[in-house]
Amino acid sequence: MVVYAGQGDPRRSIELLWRGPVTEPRPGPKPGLSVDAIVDAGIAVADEQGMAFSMRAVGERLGRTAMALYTYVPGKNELVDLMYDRTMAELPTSYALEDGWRPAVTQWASDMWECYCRHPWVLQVSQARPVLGPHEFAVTEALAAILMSTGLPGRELRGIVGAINYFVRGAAQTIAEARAAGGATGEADEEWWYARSAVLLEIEPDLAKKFPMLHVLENDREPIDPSLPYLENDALENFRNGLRVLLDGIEGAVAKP
Amino acid sequence: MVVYAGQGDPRRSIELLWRGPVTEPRPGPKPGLSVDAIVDAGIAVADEQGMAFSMRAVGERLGRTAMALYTYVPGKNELVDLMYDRTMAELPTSYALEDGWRPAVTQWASDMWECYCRHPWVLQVSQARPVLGPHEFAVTEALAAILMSTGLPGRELRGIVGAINYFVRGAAQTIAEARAAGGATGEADEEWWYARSAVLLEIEPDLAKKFPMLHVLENDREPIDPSLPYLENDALENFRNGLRVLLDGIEGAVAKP
DNA sequence: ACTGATTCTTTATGCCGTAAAGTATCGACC
DNA sequence: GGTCGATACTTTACGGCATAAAGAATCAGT
Repeated sequence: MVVYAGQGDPRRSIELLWRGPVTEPRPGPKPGLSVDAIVDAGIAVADEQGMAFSMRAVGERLGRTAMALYTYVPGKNELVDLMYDRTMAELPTSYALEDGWRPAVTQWASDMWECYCRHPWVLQVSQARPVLGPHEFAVTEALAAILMSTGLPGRELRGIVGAINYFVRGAAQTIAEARAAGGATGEADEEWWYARSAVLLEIEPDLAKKFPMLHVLENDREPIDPSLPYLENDALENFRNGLRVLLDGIEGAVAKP
Repeated sequence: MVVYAGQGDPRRSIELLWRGPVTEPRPGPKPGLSVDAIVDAGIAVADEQGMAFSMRAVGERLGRTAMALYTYVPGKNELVDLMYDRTMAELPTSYALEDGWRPAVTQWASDMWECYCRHPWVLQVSQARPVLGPHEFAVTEALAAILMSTGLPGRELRGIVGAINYFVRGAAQTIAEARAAGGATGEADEEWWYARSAVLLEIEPDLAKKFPMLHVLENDREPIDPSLPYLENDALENFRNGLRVLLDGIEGAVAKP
């Protein structure tokens, strides 16, 4: 499932995101649930089952039917938006700049990466139509604040903010989704790769000759840290190297006139 | 829907991807369809409806029922894999290096970006468990070949290849999915933004004060090219700027020891 | 005690992917 | 030339999904 932000009534969605529910005393039975409780349950379920979680599952976790949720939340899309923004609230809203922008950006990226790894389903929320919630704003504001300290103009920084965001999301996806997929099918990542590469080599024995550069790329390796799973190790190394290159590029832009 | 590569029998999937069906004369009625025809139809439908296309829709386009497809393809996941790899076949498999690696990478990125924009659903195929088809390999081989010419070692290039990939995917998503969402709901992107930002400013009037850096970031703009839709213009500028920074970073790595 | 708003459940609708079973069509062999 | 078994495709059916619609239970204000 791909989730596009708030396809329903924009006012209702944005009010939910920014104000939360205003609860005055009203006639009728006391609410047994709350938007917050539902969002929390939704996150818990999505952490376990991925973005394909069902309204039934969320309801069940709260001891209700799926339909009970619709009293508090207009639909699944809006719930996902709320879950997304709540997740962003886990992240710091500002970073120390004493040692300069570079370690601050690095820290921002690491925090983000870890958050994505805790909640892989977040990576499935469309970037195209942002959720526009307060915490998403805050997270981006934090990055923007760091980068502003470079003195680069805003129109240049937009592309850079994008690049950092894309990079972290992409890097997190390679590992976070792999973990999620492993969890869903019960097939660990290592096994998945093992099964596939064996068949691939059997069917296409001269793979290395057909794609020589890829072969070099894949096989130029340092000794592997055995404390980490193979793929995770790989992903972390690529994350660090890629981020370093990206930051070098920013440094170049800062140094230039 | 998120699609993880080939959850079924790995051998069957990989054979379909690499060999195509081996058709010897057999008893029974002549096949009226083919894997190729189904993949083409699938791509056409997905281009229109996004990743949430249905097997029924693909079948209908071919004048068959959904179940007829299962004669040729084990399931929807495998079909998506085939569609993905076929889409990658649209891209060049090598790039001229006469002017150096930088214009070549730029061209690769542009081709990729355009391909993603033609087929936005491709961005929903998980990167974590690659499809492992011949054309996906070829596309990555093309990028690896360009970057090898920098002389950088493979273990450094892995992170760089990743970073470029993530960047292009991310940048393409901001615009491609926006278009797709607009198409699906019939609500153009401009209108979507207009409706949302109006409500947002109404509910949170001092947004600019709460997120001052974002405000600067968003409002430091050159005069806008009126021949392009606003968002598209923005996305293209960010793509160019971001890619430039990334390539500068690679240049730095090349220049170093 | 009654009214009307509110919470939550029940039921039902229309999608989805696909399993299972049935029908029609063909090649190969007797 | 008739039969057998494999193949292509359709029909039907199942369980799952989001959610619309209607009903039951609960409470505040009159």
